[in-house]
Amino acid sequence: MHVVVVPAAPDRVQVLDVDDDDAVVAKVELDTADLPGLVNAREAAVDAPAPRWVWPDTATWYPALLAAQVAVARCWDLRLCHAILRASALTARTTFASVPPSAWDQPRTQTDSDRLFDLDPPVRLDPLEELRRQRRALAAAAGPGGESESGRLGLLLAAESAGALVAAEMTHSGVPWDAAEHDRILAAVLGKRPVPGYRPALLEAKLTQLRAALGVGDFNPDSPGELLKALRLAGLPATSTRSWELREIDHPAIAPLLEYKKLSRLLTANGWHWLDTWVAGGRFRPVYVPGGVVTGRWASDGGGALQLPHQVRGAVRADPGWTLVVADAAQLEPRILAAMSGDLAMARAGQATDMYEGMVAAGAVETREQAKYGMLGAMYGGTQGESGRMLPRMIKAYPQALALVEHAARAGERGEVVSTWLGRSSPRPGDDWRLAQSEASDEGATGVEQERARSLARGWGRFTRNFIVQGTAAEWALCWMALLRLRLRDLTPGGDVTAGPHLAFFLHDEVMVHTPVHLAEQVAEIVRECATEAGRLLFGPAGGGGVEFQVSVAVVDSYAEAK
DNA sequence: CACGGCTGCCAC
DNA sequence: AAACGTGGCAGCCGTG
Repeated sequence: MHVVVVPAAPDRVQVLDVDDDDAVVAKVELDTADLPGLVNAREAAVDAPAPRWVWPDTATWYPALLAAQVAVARCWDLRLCHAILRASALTARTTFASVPPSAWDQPRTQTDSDRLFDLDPPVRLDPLEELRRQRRALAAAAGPGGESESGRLGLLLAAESAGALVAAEMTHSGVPWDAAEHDRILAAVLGKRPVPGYRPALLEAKLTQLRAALGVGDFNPDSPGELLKALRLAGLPATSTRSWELREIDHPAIAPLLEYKKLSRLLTANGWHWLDTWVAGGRFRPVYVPGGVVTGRWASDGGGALQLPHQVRGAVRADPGWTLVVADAAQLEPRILAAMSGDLAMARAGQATDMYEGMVAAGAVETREQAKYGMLGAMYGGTQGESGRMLPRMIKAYPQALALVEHAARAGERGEVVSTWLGRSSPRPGDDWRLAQSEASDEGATGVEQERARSLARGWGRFTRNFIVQGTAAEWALCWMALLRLRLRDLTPGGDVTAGPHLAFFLHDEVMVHTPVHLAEQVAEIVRECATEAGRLLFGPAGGGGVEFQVSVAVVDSYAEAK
């Protein structure tokens, strides 16, 4: 049963039961404040299957339910699903794709919940009508040969919506964060917390050392321009202030400079200011943005959840009596490529615990490093260095897999759309790109224009090449989390997600579960089972030629101990 | 003074 | 090993 939540008036909401034929079979209206009670009752009902809650936006509706200790099993996030269905090549021939943009195409903003009725003109979203449109589009989903693709696209919509639930629940739960430990980490490398406006002692000392080694006194090391001038004044052949370039220069000032940069980065990105801003009550609560990346990966909005440096991961500590189960999908993208291309030789390597070692064992390459850079090059479109050197061997050993990414690259170079395994499609290149291509094909085009157009085309080809693999990996990760979330719910009585084992953090191919200690081994096993199950969900019982989606699982008190 | 582009570095 | 995919974010710096 689908249950549609319709904003009816300020502080009022309608709840509609909708059957499989899109007919409304029951309808109630109530104060929004009473919604958690109703949702809780419907979720707890033992005589009826759990509803799928249909709402315009999980990020708008779900946090209030969670705050009232009400969790739902399933939802349909209309805004996220709308975005997928509008762009997917599988629905390109439906009216859903061709009608002009509407309010459903607007990106969500943080103030949506406040402004939905305050906008001028007021925006009235009709979730029931939108659900009907989306179901029609989904039913009409078809591949290039006209074959129905409702199954895989439906899986994508379900996974995307489950991801939205996970994201809201993780923001609600937060990452267990030991602020005192974070302060100790900072003090150990930077010195004690300084008064505002001053550098910490060890950072200042490093700067003094740098100035002495350069013999240049008065410059701001945080200004790339001033720093470069100082380096050149001291006779260093630097052309930029990038660390990887500076590392090549042999000069006594380089070591203290690199150390200064490292410390300065820690201070500005994850120092005391970050701690004050983002950690409260022993929890780090980043805002996740499901579907925020074109490929389907999540983005984040504030807190830098996608770039939590290893330096501070020691501050992520389980509560007393609890522990962390940290799981990482091993060589996820290469395994995804093997499964989606149907390349049986690569799939065989993908049965190994370490896929790169599997490639070495099969004789495709000599070392694990060669396998790794060869695969990265294949998926990113690398042409230089080790990646470029490995390319012929990759093509020879895994022709079918390499043909798939090569095909995606060529399509991108022509400005065409490519799609992931479940049917999320890439955006089209922008107007600038198209203009550059058409100008370069004009008769009077200069060599410079043609080279620029070719360069842009190759760049877009690298994007589409990577899109199909990164995007399908994101789909696998969504399925992994969606399955895991439902299994963890079974271990937690009631609607309070933090009362039992729960997802606490997610990063592309890695999940963290915060769990009571006595359930840790059970959770670890569930995490492994869900990884296998996610592979079957996407690629069928045979799992894309037998690829095994291996995960490394660590049960640790601190995130720093994982991996 | 606000804002956006740029640089550089963090994560996967 | 090299500068090849996706992002976020802090600070600098020029512009209006």
